[in-house]
Amino acid sequence: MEIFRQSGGVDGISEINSERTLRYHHGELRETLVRVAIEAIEQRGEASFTIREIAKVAGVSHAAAYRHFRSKHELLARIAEEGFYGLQASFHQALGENAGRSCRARIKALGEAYIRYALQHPGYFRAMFHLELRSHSDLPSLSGAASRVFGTLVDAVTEGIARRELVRRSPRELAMVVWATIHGLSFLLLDQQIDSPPAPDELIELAIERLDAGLAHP
Amino acid sequence: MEIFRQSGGVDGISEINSERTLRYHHGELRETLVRVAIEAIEQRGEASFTIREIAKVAGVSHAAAYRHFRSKHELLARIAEEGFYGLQASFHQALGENAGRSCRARIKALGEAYIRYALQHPGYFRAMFHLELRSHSDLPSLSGAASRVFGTLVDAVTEGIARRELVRRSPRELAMVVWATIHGLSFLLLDQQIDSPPAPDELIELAIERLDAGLAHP
DNA sequence: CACCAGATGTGTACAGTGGAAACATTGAGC
DNA sequence: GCTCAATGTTTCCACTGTACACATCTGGTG
Repeated sequence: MEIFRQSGGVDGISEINSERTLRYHHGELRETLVRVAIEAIEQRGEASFTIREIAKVAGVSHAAAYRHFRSKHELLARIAEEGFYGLQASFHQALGENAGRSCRARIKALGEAYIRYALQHPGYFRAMFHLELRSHSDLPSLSGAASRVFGTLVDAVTEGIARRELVRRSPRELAMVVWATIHGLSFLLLDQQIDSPPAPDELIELAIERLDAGLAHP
Repeated sequence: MEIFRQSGGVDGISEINSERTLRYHHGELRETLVRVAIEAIEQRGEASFTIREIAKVAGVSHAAAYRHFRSKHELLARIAEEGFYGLQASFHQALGENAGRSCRARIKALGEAYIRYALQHPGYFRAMFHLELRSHSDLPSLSGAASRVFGTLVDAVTEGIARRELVRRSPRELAMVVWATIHGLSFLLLDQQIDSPPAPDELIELAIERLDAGLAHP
């Protein structure tokens, strides 16, 4: 426990309340709570933060959080939703930068974008795939955001099959294979479940190369 | 809450204490706690069980669990360790059944064994990759068991490269790519993070087929 | 067989958790 | 300038993991 320090924010998560000193209303508590929660997830590599902790870091009583989120679960879901929007943006950027190129090249770009997003935004990424969020599909906007991201991948694969660049297989299933590969690598890298990790870049490149070779039309 | 019923074990986890009725010493409490915890993980799809719950199901006071495990964390670690032994056994069986065949066939068999193990033993599998266990490497026997499993895969890949069946790449890194693929698919299937899931068998077959194609020596 | 020590189980206590409810303070629009 | 909904605080509750003192059993020794 006691990961966060209140006074000064020497290490770990910085004290939020520094310049605004003692106003009753925070002003942007909702965004602050989200940000602090993400930082907490990134620090401990898990969505096991505490409402009371992040409220304290935000300089506010723990009950104040419940004015903005009905539950801890909903806070997590909001973070996950934002995360899917961010991933979608990364996907679109990757597609834009590879607009004129082959479908295979674009799918490779999507794969790289996925893994890099996971490594650069581990807090969002962990929230997105936190187990409890999936099971209850009580947040339609969340599952909608997730479906849209996956849809982008399915579209790219579908076009690749139509253009005879990829093997003739069910587009959805082939997209799932792509997703599984990049998803698995993302988590293995994030969790450092690798004894002596080689340079991540090198491993990512190899994985994408092999994935591409496996998808290619023979 | 209240997943478990005490009386009769109508649904959910069955009451453990049925025939031994009221002995002060349980006799095999350690094994019982492990088993109940695994069932709990399987039911809710997460390692969020409660010591007090599983103790109650085992017919014992919650403090009794601490005679056998120093903490909840250690209980989880023991389950994970057993899980890695089980996976190792599955690997060896898969290799035995494909003894005379090509390296590629054997690696495919390992991949299938991995995914099937995850689906058939979700409790063990979730415990094995529960985040908190990885970070603290305080249980050497656990990380040893995990390393041995991965070593089996690395060996198979190494031999495949030597025999010119697989692309010339770093064996460890190539093994990680294999692992990432089957690991990712396992979790996507387990978490049902798939809107309208196709027949799992079909998807597994496709994934292994594409993985194999991507690894093959050109 | 009697006994006793260590293993195993029980009851109770404590700080920390998510959440609800009642009350306090604020600032934006009339 | 007043008011009232939005936002914050206090306090409370049931529940959690874990520690500790005490109770009970069981296997080995005299």
